Amino acid sequence: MAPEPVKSEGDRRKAILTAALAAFSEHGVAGTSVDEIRRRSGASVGSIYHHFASKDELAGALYLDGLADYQAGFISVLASSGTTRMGVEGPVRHHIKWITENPDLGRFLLLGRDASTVMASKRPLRELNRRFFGSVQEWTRPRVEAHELRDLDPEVLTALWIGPSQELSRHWLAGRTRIDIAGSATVLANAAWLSLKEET
Amino acid sequence: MAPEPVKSEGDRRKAILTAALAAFSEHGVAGTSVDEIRRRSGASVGSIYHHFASKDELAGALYLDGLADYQAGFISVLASSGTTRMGVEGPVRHHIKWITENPDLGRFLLLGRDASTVMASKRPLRELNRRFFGSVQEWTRPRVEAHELRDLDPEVLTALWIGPSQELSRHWLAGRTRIDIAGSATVLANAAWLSLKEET
Amino acid sequence: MAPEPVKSEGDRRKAILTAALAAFSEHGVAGTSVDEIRRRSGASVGSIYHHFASKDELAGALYLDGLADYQAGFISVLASSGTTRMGVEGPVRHHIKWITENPDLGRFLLLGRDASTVMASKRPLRELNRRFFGSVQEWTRPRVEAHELRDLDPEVLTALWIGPSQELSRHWLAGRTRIDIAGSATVLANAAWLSLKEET
Amino acid sequence: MAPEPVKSEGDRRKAILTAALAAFSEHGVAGTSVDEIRRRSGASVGSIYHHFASKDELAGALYLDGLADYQAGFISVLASSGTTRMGVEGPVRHHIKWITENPDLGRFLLLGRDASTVMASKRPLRELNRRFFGSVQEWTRPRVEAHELRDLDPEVLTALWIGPSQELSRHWLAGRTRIDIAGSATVLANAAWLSLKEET
DNA sequence: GATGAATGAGCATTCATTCAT
DNA sequence: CATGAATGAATGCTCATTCAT
Repeated sequence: MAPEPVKSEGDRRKAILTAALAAFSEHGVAGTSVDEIRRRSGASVGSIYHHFASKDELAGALYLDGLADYQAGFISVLASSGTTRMGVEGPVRHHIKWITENPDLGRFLLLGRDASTVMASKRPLRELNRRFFGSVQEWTRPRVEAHELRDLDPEVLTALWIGPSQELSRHWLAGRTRIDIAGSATVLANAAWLSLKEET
Repeated sequence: MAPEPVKSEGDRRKAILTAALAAFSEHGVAGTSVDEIRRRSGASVGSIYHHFASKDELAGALYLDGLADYQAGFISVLASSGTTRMGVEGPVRHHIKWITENPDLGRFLLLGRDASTVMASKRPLRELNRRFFGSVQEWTRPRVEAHELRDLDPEVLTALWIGPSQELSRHWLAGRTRIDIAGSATVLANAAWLSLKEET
Repeated sequence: MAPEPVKSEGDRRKAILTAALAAFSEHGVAGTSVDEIRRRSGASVGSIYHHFASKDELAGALYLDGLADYQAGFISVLASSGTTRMGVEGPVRHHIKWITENPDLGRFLLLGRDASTVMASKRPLRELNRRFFGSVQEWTRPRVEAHELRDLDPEVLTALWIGPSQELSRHWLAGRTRIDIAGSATVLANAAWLSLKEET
Repeated sequence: MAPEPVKSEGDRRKAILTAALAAFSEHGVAGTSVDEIRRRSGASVGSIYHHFASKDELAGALYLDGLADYQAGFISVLASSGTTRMGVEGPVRHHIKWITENPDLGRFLLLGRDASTVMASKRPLRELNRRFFGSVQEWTRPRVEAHELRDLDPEVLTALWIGPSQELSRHWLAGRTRIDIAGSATVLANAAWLSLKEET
């Protein structure tokens, strides 16, 4: 006999996280009331506060997990790239793919200032970003020294790399475009390579 | 008789707008209370409501004026460009310049979702954007047809054009970078050209 | 014609204070909800918060004013006493009289820990008490030196002086006694004199 | 086999009582959450509710036990007094001693209105007080009739007897004095005698 | 006996907006 | 035009208590 579909102990917590993400994605953290999370998740206010100390902590947990997932995928693609060009283009495709597969998380991370404001000073976030940018630079530096990539300030390099994808994603996530961003991945990836590669 | 050095009638209104912009820039529209605008502007609540029907209308006025100013500069630079390359690079420089000269407006327009959300359906905004993108396309289309610029979806083209500048601006406006964005204008402008020009 | 009973501008504030005092007297500060103050005063929540920054500030205002009134009467009686004995007995009578005339304030000041806890560190309260005990000691010290009063630690002296009245008042205010405290004033005043006077 | 050093069955209950007393002493009953008792005692919420029907019942148990202990000591000292004077002075010393030895209980019984309010109508408390005052009057009445003590209303007599000690104790328990109340016991005891003894 | 997840009423406070003066 | 008192719905959060395991 199949085992009972036990309401495993993490269920409530998961339901709350899911409901909160959907709501935050739609109205932002500030625009979402705890009561709406209660309605969407089926949990009681008390239960929400049993699992999370505050609405902001809940938002923080979602933000951190979402960002970690995005960055892990980015680094993984980067690390497994055969050539430098593939290392530049792969993450761009990953960016677009991740956005289309996680539109709620995408909206939460990219739209609105809530997230970054709320988390701005949080230790774990800084650590996460530190590692991410460290890993990225570990990959780029030798390639800059080998004259495969242009010698740019890391922040400028990042902006050229995913800025266009970011911009297009924002519009798509905000529903301000009817374009198929997946179909634009190749163009964006290619343009990234044109912007970053050392001109010969 | 010399005219009284009247505190010209628009003064109060101007003070309110200025105070509101500063506040919106810091905490977003949702995060700013009318009371804070009162405190910062020195006007009374009643006076604020005498000049503006609601907080959102006030935000809308600022948003529209700010955007119009930005776009006007953009178009002006574009129109006066001698070559296609200059027409691509000029607006990038203008973008960076405008951001550094109007950081509060920049934060209000770029950071946070409030603005776009609040304004999303407002008629004047749609009209403004319609004209802006119309003007831009009026400039690009013939150059695409002349094979000077790549034949891209307008939204993708825009993303490649100012996406990197936008991305860097966001970081700068959020105070998350110590980079000198003005010094990066040339690199960004050049990269825009590399991304948009028809490869030969 | 009699002037219109104008709803003078301080009316609302006064109504809130009165309603709050009655409620605090019955259930203590912690036991009184802002909503109850709203109900009793006829003011809206918003109005209450327009006049007082918080429930505690409201409580503080009442506490300070009440204490000031009590102490002013105490000092006034003390100052106008002909003999040392009258100076000892007068304030005792004043204490009883004040309690019977201001039972709500009395309950608020004497019963419950809220008040003292809430106010413990407030500057104005410390100042008020400093002056009060200063004035009292200014009166007692020379009489101690003249061997009319016993040389006791000021705190012990105060305890002997009004401790019994305080104790009886508490019971009366709490409704735990059917005794007529006004009728006990003479005994209490006399006992105070017996306790404080220098034995010959 | 030696019996397991079982954590004796009353341990949890005792831990809860101790933790609750400390908390009540600091913040009052109303100001103490069951969660704080949980934190301090190491017990779970469920366990607390297994041992006590409610927070108020827990407070009641502490109140009753504390009061019974105080009164038992009072009566015991009274009963074993050789002379009437010793019978008046002994309980005063006992009062001070008990307070210094049981400051948490003292704060719980004397400060705050919670206790008396919560318990006001509880049968066992009334019974306890009835017996206590009965015993006290059993001791005083014959001495009043023998003209050793003044003929006062029992409530006034009690107020004169321990009012000053009570007053000083309150201040000491609230931390509002740096005085050594133990050192004042003799003065207070002596003053009680002066106030109660029949003047000759 | 013990645990801790869940409940939902209740609370202090904020805030956009209205309106009499 | 300006002022600020007044309104009341909405919000984030707390807390005593219950109950399945």
